[in-house]
Amino acid sequence: MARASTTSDAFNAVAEPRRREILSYLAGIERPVGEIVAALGLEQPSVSKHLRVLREVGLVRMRCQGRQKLYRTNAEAIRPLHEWAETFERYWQHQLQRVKERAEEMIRQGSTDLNSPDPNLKEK
Amino acid sequence: MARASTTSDAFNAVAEPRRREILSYLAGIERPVGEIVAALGLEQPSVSKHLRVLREVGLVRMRCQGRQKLYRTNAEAIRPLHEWAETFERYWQHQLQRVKERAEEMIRQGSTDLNSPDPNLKEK
DNA sequence: ACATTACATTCCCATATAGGAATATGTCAA
DNA sequence: TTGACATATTCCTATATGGGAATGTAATGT
Repeated sequence: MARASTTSDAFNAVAEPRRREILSYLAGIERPVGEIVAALGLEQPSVSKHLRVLREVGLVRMRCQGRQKLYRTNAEAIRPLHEWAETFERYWQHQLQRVKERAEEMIRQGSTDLNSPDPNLKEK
Repeated sequence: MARASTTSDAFNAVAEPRRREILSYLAGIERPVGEIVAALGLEQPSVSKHLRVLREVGLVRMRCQGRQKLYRTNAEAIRPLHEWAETFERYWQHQLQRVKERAEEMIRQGSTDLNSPDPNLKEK
């Protein structure tokens, strides 16, 4: 099986950096496609394609106005993501506590280099 | 260009539902691969591959113990996701406010069906 | 009717999966 | 050493991209 479709859920849709930029740009405001293109410096077809994905998962809403289509971010659709991440909040707070304690311990001993990236992972 | 690598960042890594399950399972606890396999009912090679991805983006940490490898979630790496989503919090609160107001308005008029999915999107 | 504007869609292609099967690697025990 | 156990990696394949180029379509102005 291949990777899940970008339109399968919000998690897959926001994995693309450009789509995150679009969502940020359209947060709280309503803008026609042309302005998104101009503001983000992307190709128009590219923007249209990203908007299609975002619309299919409900991350943006669209409204027609003459020949323009006005888009805006539907922030509600981002909540599930926020809530999922939030379930880990208590854990990173514990970790911070431990890191702090280790740091104090190391300072007491004159050592250094806390929290280095995984050394077991062969590079590349 | 194809889709970005799953190992390019946390956003891409957590797009896969099984990897989210693994992260939830390993939150706060440290477990060998075999237990993850048993708990989640996945194939062992599949779990190893997902763990590799998670490890490359720093979402899990690993420690060897005899012939076992103990993994645990590195909650710190989930924070960027949480913070990104959080930037939209004020917007979904505004939306909720509007929805509420509309609901009250409709009740006053006897109408129904608020917040239906995008009707302009041709189905499949 | 015709040209123009504003978007959307289609076609092509290099690339990256995720799962299944098979195999490799590393560690401990007898 | 040999075998069993715990994981990791490789090979294979169907599928889904995202970008670029070209084209389609709907609404507006003259």
